[in-house]
Amino acid sequence: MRGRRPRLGARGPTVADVARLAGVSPMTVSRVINTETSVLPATRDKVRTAIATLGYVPNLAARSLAGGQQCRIALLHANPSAAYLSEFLMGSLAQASLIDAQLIVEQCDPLEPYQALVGRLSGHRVDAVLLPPPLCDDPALLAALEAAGLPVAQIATGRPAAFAHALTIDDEEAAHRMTTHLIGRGHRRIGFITGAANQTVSAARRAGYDRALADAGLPHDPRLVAQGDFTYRSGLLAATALLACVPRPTAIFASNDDMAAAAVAVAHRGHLDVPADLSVCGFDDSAMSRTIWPEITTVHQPIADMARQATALLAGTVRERSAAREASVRHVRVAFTIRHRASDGPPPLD
Amino acid sequence: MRGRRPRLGARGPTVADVARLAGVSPMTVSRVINTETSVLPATRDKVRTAIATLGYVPNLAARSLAGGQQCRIALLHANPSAAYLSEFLMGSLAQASLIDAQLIVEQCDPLEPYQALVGRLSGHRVDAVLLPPPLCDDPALLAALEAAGLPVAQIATGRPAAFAHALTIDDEEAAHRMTTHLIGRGHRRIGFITGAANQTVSAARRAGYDRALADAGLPHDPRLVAQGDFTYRSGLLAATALLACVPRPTAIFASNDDMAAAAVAVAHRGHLDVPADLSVCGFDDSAMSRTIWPEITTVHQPIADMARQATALLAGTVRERSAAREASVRHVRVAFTIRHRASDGPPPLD
DNA sequence: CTGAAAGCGCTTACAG
DNA sequence: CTGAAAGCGCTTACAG
Repeated sequence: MRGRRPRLGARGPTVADVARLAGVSPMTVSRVINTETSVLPATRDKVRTAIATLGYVPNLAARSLAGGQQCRIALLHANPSAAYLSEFLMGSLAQASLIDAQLIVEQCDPLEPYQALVGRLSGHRVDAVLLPPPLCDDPALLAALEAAGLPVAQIATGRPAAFAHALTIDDEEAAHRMTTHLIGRGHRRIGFITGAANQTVSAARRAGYDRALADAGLPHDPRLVAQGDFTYRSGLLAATALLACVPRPTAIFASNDDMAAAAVAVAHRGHLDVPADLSVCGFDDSAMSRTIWPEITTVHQPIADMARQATALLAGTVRERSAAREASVRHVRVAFTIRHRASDGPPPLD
Repeated sequence: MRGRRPRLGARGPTVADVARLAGVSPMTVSRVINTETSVLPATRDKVRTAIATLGYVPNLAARSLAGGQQCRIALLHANPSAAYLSEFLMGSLAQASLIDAQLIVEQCDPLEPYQALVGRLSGHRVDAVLLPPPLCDDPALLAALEAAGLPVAQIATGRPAAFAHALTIDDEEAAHRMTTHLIGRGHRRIGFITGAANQTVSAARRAGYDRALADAGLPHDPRLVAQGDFTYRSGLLAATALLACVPRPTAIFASNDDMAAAAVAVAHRGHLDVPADLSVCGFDDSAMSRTIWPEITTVHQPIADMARQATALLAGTVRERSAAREASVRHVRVAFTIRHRASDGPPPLD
């Protein structure tokens, strides 16, 4: 049983190799890798030199087997915007790889009962769930997840659940700032296109618009608010209605970029120049805002970063002792910025 | 050393548990899981029952540690289209999780020298590389990857390298079929917007357009071909030029959807109805084609499926004995379909 | 067709 | 601050 053939495949150096070269035990190498403090600087440096010399890279499989640190996070999505999903994925994927968590991406079928979905997640040994919009606002899904005892992170919700982590920007404040920016440019008649009624951020954005108008002492004309649902098509209808008002608004602030792009299209169709005859602003800083021409001034949400933080929070919760879990729920507000581009300017002189 | 405390964390059932319940050895359980043939049906069923009873799910970490089947695949991307990336990711992620490969997503900085990039990949223990457009067409990158001995899969290239796997649709044929479709509708003056000159699919799509015209015996008017580079902006310029021709084309076929969307915008700006006054077709079936209104008739590429297949091919190559690698390179052509939507119709009567 | 032994590369839980 | 031992859950390479 001794002269057994070595297993196939040249593998890289291991902790044992590093330990030998550095003249320490594998345990000490492990400590250095995991940046524990209780290692003498001299020892640490020897180990680091050996790691660099050998080009050692830890074996993730072995690490998670030994550490018992398995962590599978499901990303449940039903967002029609591929751009949003892709940016979200980049953030959560990077973080997952960093902390050695496994990310499971699951497209949510709206027809599947939530009980079945949650059952499937447990079957896949999912430890936690990432919930980007619009699922983050689904009460039935949240209830099912809470009942299953799964840690959850809601991203971009206007109404964080008590049991879940939440990562949001201040949508109300962002809309307020964008509207105030337009007012500062000289606009007095600013049209607003709302988001979908079933997403909590829609109301927040609308509230920011209302407050900015009030702060500036501008009259509130209900004809200047048109209902949208975040789709381009709804933006077309809403912008058409807004531009039919007399007198015409000199600016339109849409609750997302797809609808802002639609407003630009309607303006062009009516031979209005953007921004000379009409300023248009959007929300989200999605691909659409940079694709069309002119490029749209919009509110930038750090989607990738929010995904990254949400993933880190979930992994922390999973690896925590279960007792303290409820106490550690975090509602984090991240900073937004306004991206000034080419679609806004002063109102026409008329 | 005996009464040692068990490790923390309730773990699920293991092969040992299944083996005990089924009255077989762990080895046999492993065989059943890996669907080896040399297990008696009766034994297999006992094991399967035990698996179902216990709700056993294999531990991936242990499996890859023991099996030595580590496989890290890098997805190198520089594609400006988030929609493309996101769909690509869905496919490769699903396959990677299925075959227990690790996917590393790496944004390519065009300023970084390729030698450094390839060096970094080796440092991360990357075993293979997925190359979607436009990187799939970069000769310097391909050369560096080949020199490093890394298996590569090119996706959607018009010119597959001899050493690499390639997954493509027949772009020439797809463009031919779309053009022929327009001709079948009655169009005789069909404008064409080309793709970027440095991507190999651009020439293929152009060739398909040319061939369809020739097949139908239509004259080849060089003014009906406008140079684009796949951006919306270039589509705006190209469509403006095409619509200035006298007589005006009754249809425009753009080499991607962003440019087709731009053509729709230019038409609307000129008060032309789409499709009553002008038919517009695109290529790729990207999010843009379904976002704008009217929705665009386009060529559907199964991007997720191509990514899935490419990932599977690479994993196969990595796990192969190195000797046979070169012999196993595969150039696969997958089927495309035409998605008929609302942007095309017969030419106007006059 | 089935099984006993060894080992994958790392970390936990102790002990000193 | 450092190390020797055991074990994570599975598969490989044999042997029967």
